[in-house]
Amino acid sequence: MPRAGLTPERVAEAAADLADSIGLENVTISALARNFGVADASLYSHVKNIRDLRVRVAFLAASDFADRITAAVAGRAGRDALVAFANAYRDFALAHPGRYAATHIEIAPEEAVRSTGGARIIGATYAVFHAYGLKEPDLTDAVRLLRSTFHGYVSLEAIGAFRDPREVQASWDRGVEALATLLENWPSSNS
Amino acid sequence: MPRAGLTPERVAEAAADLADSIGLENVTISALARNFGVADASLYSHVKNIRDLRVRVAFLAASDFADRITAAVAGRAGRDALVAFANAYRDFALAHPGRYAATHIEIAPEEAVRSTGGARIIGATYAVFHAYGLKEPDLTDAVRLLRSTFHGYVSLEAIGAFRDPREVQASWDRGVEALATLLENWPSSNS
DNA sequence: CTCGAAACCTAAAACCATTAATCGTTTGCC
DNA sequence: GGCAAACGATTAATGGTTTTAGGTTTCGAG
Repeated sequence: MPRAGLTPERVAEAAADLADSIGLENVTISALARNFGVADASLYSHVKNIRDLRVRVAFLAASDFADRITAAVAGRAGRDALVAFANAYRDFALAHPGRYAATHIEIAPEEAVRSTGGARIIGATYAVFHAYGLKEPDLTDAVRLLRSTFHGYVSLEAIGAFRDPREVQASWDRGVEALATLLENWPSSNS
Repeated sequence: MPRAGLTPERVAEAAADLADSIGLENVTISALARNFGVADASLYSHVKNIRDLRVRVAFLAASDFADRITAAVAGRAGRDALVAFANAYRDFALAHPGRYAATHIEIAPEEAVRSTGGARIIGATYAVFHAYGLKEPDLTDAVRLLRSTFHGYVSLEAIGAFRDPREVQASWDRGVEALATLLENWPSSNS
């Protein structure tokens, strides 16, 4: 019987693809094993348990996500960079719902440092925001606000929460514009 | 053998409480049955299946949520109402994580009409926003933006995504203020 | 070729969702 | 008050999932 050639990396990648097509919560050890044509227990040679598998998917997804975002904002600055960042964010989340969901599982700080993807995303985010001349703590406040908006928007959109006939794409574009304007006129803390 | 006195309502309520304490995804038929001291199968007299149970929790939670929000904004207007809305939103989500999560499970529009909670929340939201004099489609765009921000913020906070030492409460307060300012200066569509 | 590590397997225990068949308990009604 | 139907709950059984333990096969380096 030929071997499937599994490795932790290939298992995580397959799990990520599966998550994008059937949803992260439906990615089971069994489903993944079926995918590879191996017995369920075989996967335990490569991942510790289902939680470990999900964390691996999260790290992989964060790295992919960071790639897209850094590519999108490269060579751009100011509002231009912000719009590119926002659209890259939403495009990734809608194109890779399973991977995107994985980037939002709860991970302890000690565990999170094993991945560079998260730090790269944060770095790219602060880089975009630095152009707006915000100083701490305003910078962190603004980053949190916009990050929340992006995350909330794509999450709600993904579950079909926007039922008004108004086009979601148009709403998004206007929202991003409004946020850019908000950043340009950020009410600083000592005012 | 004495009866446990189960009803669909009591089952859903217990499920909601359980969800708040152990997380919605860990609310299983088995765990709930254990809670009541009955056999797993007994619950099937009251709920169709696990999905039905979650939908019931979602409806119950939406109703509770709507109560809190309408109470918070009652008698307030303008920025005052918006701040009250925002804080009621966050307080509920942090105090009732399981119920809050239930309000964001995917529910088909046909099914959603069986609950009035969702509509009441939307009504309260639009009421708060009307004070800002926005006309469609700006109104819907603004509602979507702020709803996304609130949802994103509490979701990220709940999974521990804000790791900067900056106090989350302070960030939130500043963010809500910034959003209020944004609403007052909303860049209208034909400008 | 061989031998050791890596890859994969079978078996089994434990938990969860669901259905079917059954049986005691209420309840409404004469 | 008594009885039949509806109800509330039970046991039993099926099938899927996670995980551990231990055994066997394959592959590549020496």
